[in-house]
Amino acid sequence: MFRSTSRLRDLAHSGKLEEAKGLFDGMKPRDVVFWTAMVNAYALNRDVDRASAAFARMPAADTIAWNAYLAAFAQNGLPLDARLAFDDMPGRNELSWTSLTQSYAQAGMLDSARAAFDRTPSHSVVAWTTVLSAYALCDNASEAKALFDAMPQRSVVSWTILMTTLAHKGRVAAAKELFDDMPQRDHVCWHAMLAAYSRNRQLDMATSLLHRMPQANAVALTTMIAAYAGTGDFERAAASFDSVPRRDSYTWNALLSAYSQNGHLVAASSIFDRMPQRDTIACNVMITSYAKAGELQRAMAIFENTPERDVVGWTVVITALAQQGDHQAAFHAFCCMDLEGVPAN
RNA sequence: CGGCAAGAGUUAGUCCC
Repeated sequence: MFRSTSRLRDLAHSGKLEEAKGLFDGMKPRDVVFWTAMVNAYALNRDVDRASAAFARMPAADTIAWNAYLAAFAQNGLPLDARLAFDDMPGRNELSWTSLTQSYAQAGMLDSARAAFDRTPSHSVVAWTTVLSAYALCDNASEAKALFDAMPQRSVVSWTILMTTLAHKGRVAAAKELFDDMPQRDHVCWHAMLAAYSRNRQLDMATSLLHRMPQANAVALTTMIAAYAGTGDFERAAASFDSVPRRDSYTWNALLSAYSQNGHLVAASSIFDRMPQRDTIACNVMITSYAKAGELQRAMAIFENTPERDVVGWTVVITALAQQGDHQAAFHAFCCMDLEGVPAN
């Protein structure tokens, strides 16, 4: 049972939801810990409905189970549902409060995040860092810096958040200074620094950082694919792709985008056909390329077959229709998006 | 150390051109 729970957790973290479900179905009896792992598995894979259905079926939920249920809403952009779950909880701990704060932070509801933090009984470094992330998400760099300086403790996560915020504002040098001043560095902060250079088109700095990194894994190399693609160097982008040891959908999508950004539609299309899986983002890349090339028919064909169409794909289609002068179709598409339950932004 | 909370890489728009 202990091992199955761990296995369930691992499957969930690697996106293997169906396998996780299979493991869950084959396991009886199930205790509250195992149930909680399943709720979390759904939540991690963006399936809030099944997460909350599983929670509802779970016998004798404890505080940790409630936290997993709350986190399902908090992490998936549903702050109002998170709040309802929070209010229903029979008991709360530090993690409950942090999840509530996070739900507001992620939704950009800075004041609510701040209020939740202020009501939190005791403030761990995670609680502080969660509020920091609220400012970071609004790209409020000066407030973030002030909060960072005022925090009683900082973790490597806090440092990384501030670094990323500065980089988003184009303040690469300030970001690098933070990076150098960090008391400890883990893999994520190295990747964040690499992304900072990439975003700000400092390719030579990115490359030299890459070579100094403890290990260049798929995350780092995918950053490089995008960095090269952004400067039109799709050959180096492809070379980076070839050097990725274990390619995931991010890696493939970055390569796809590298070709399509640079007008190599035929190559992009053949990559698209060869990809292990064509997720929403891959489809969006192709839709964008075809729309840009005026091949609306092809764009629409892919759009029709896109799994989980999102606001990005819809926006491309609506914009393309409008630019073609077909305002009626554009408006109709907008209404369809609404009907499908995809919120406009 | 069986389950729960904060940070990093890929697509539209957004910023500069």
